[in-house]
Amino acid sequence: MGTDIPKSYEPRGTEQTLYKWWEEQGFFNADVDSPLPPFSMVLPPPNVTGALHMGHALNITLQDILARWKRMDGHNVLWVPGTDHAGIATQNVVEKNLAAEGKKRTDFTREEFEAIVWRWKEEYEARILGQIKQLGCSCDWSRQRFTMDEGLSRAVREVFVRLWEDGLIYKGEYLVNWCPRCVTAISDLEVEYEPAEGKLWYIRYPIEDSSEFVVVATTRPETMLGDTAVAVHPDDERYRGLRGKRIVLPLMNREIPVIFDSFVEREFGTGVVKVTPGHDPADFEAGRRHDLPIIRVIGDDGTMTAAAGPYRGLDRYEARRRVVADLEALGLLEKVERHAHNIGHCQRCETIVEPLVSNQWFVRVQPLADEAIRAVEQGRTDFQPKNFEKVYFEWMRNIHDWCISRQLWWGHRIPAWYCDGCRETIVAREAPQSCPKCGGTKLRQETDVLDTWFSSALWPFSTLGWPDRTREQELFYPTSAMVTGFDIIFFWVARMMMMGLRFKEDVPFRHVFINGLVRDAQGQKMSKSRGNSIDPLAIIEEYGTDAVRFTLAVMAVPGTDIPFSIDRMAGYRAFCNKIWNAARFLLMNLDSDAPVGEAEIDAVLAGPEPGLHHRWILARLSEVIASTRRDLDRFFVHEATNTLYHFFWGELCDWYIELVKEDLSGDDPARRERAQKVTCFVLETAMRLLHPFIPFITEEIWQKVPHRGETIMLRPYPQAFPRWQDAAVLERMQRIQDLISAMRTARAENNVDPRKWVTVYLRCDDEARELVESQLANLKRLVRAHEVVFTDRFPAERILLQGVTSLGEFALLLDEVIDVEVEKQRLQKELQKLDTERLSLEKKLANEGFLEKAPAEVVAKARSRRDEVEGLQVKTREKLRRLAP
RNA sequence: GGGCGGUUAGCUCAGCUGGUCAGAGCGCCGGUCUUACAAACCGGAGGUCACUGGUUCGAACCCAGUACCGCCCACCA
Repeated sequence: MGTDIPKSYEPRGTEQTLYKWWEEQGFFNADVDSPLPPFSMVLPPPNVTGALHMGHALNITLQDILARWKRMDGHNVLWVPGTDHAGIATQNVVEKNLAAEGKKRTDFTREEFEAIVWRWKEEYEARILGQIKQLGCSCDWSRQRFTMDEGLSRAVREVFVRLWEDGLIYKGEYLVNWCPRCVTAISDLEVEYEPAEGKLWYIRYPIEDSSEFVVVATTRPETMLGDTAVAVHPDDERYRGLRGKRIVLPLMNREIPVIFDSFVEREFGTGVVKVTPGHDPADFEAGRRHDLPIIRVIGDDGTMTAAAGPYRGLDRYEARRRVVADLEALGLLEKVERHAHNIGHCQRCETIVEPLVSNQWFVRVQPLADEAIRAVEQGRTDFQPKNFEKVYFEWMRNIHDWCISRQLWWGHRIPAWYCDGCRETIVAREAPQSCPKCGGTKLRQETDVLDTWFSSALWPFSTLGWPDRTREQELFYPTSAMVTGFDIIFFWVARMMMMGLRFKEDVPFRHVFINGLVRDAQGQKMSKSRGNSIDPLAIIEEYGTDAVRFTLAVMAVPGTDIPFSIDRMAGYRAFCNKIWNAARFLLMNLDSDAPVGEAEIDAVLAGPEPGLHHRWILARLSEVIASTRRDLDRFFVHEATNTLYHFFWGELCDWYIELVKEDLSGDDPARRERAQKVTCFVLETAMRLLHPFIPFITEEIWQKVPHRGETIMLRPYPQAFPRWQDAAVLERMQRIQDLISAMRTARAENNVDPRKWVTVYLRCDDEARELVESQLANLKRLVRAHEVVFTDRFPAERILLQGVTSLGEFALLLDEVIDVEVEKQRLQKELQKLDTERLSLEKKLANEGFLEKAPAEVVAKARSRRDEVEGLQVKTREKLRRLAP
């Protein structure tokens, strides 16, 4: 068996074939009639804007690891895939695309434009789904959803209407963040603040009926055209005289009052601020407190409105220049200072956001947030890492109402109608035929659409058929886990919590696993403009999906960013190849097609001469299984991955396979058969253990290993074998390894040709001798010795390389003279190491506090190690002395 | 202005409950095509675990402070 296996693993082709087979066989699909305990997740739906990036690859890999693990471990796994219409983002990319053809959105009717976006959606969704599949994602494609499909749109309307009926949605004129380029309102979260070097203009505002003036400081002189007051702090002694005074607003020659309000920071500027309720959030609030009129001087497109008088029609920044120039001409500009501040930009197009008063729809979130806070406080949902709960609480406790209306064409149209007759607003699940108030039939639907996150917030239950009652919801809600990035905790996680608790009366997920951002190898954020972004598909093409997945998994420390390095990934591709070749070797040495189960291994272990290396690898396998499960349970995917890597390569390949060669190539059929059973069992188990992480190569190999069942995907995830764990076996094996390593080091350090054969002399006690004899052939092969002689007295020749290990003393007899100085140096170095260790142990053991307070076990360990080191020291010194030049 | 995270080998990063935890990958040095694998094997060099105190028998790990770096939130216009 196995002789026809190629020497290196070729992921291309195999991956597609396997995936197609898995999918066609329905292995990914959940079964609502299954008696197994459910495990469910919803895939964070990628936007249909473009292509998958490394962040998606990470996120999907982590989820797939959980899904495959749970599925193998006896759960009825539902993992719902889908895509997000991503309102503003998608509209923008489509518009950009049109612009390349010299067209604008407004060249089309709304319906025509929507049709264009739908076509885009179909194309990009298909592309994205293909990419998700290339990652090996085992989600249930029969339940794939889209945030704007029929069912989800119904869920959106249902939620909207119910929130409206409960008074949690309202519409009104408020100050919102406005993107003049997207020409829509956006939420607070969609504004990104960037530090900028600005200016602070000091402007003289004349006091009415006097020649005096007050000086206000502002970073936005153009908004003065909309000022409706000037404010000072009520306790500010400097401006007591302003009480009852009125101000003449320059350029507009409008009379405005002076208000006294503690929102003014006395230290800022002159302590007098202009108040523009139409264009500043703080001023808007102040305006409400003082009943100030609101004047909007900047329009939806970022140009000045009629209210800006002579500046009408100018772009807001051109208006700024003109206002400043005019003020200067009038002698009203006192001074200009440099001023660093933060400027808000549109998350989607980076245009500077304009705060302005506008008629919009809002969700009153406080009551929803209270529930969402309580649920996490009660531990009904927890975060990994835990500290993200703090971030969540902080935001939830200071939450502001959520502006949900967008002046876009792509999205869920708000289910509200206005009656032309009586101006009534009708909110309904379906289009009303007539006005319930006046009976009028001239109804116009609201043209605004909803914030894209409104529908995302419903994703954990809308995808399960809500608002209908479904078996899926009974079984799979709340979902078991949500894996997502910290960048969307507020946008998404928080809102899913609120909506889930409100409409399903339970949290949407039990655990939130936060993954970091994928950065480049230098830790820089990946971005197109930096030119450092890596296309996951391109590297999958080159390195194979398993290598990419393994790299992401091993680096995925929860909540921590990942510096993705191609070099490192090349290392993990090598690991895949290593697995391939280990399997190739073991398969080449199998004679039987019969699967090997635990019972057969028990029989081997109970039989004559089970072999230390067999017992050792089985003990280690069991330990590794237990630790992998522990790590997966707490979402320490990186630890699990790392453990498996070192077990497979460092122990299974580097030692066990080397040791088992002797069994397999020898002429003892019973021994060969025992080895075949163990290797077959270990290989088959290791493939199952590794499958969630690297699904393709493990399935490919597993199919070649004698096995039961159809696919590795649906075989049980390995359970530890406590009865095979044996500390004594591990220790004995460790001593053999130490001895072999020491002899190899002695050879290498003395530049002994690796091809040269030597004679090994060993001076050790009977127990050690028995141990060595049980591994004699292996030892000979691994250190290139044609003979091992047990003796009390080493030969006197000057061509000995000597050493001391916990197993005993060894000497290697060469057939040529060695450089005594080199050997001396080597032994001296060894002695140095021992001296250091001895010293620290002695110090510890001389410490009464340690003897009294440390656990007896720790003390005993230190003692026995001290004795051991002492013995090694004495013997090493002796050897050094004998080596005298 | 608040809050969070980081500082460990040349580079990028792991290190769980304080006690062989000084680790990985890549890079570097020396040597091997030893019939699973040169995408490999065998060896080696390299670190005051940012700094200062503290707790402890014992600290990379816990506590306090400092210095840098990064991120998030926030209505100083």
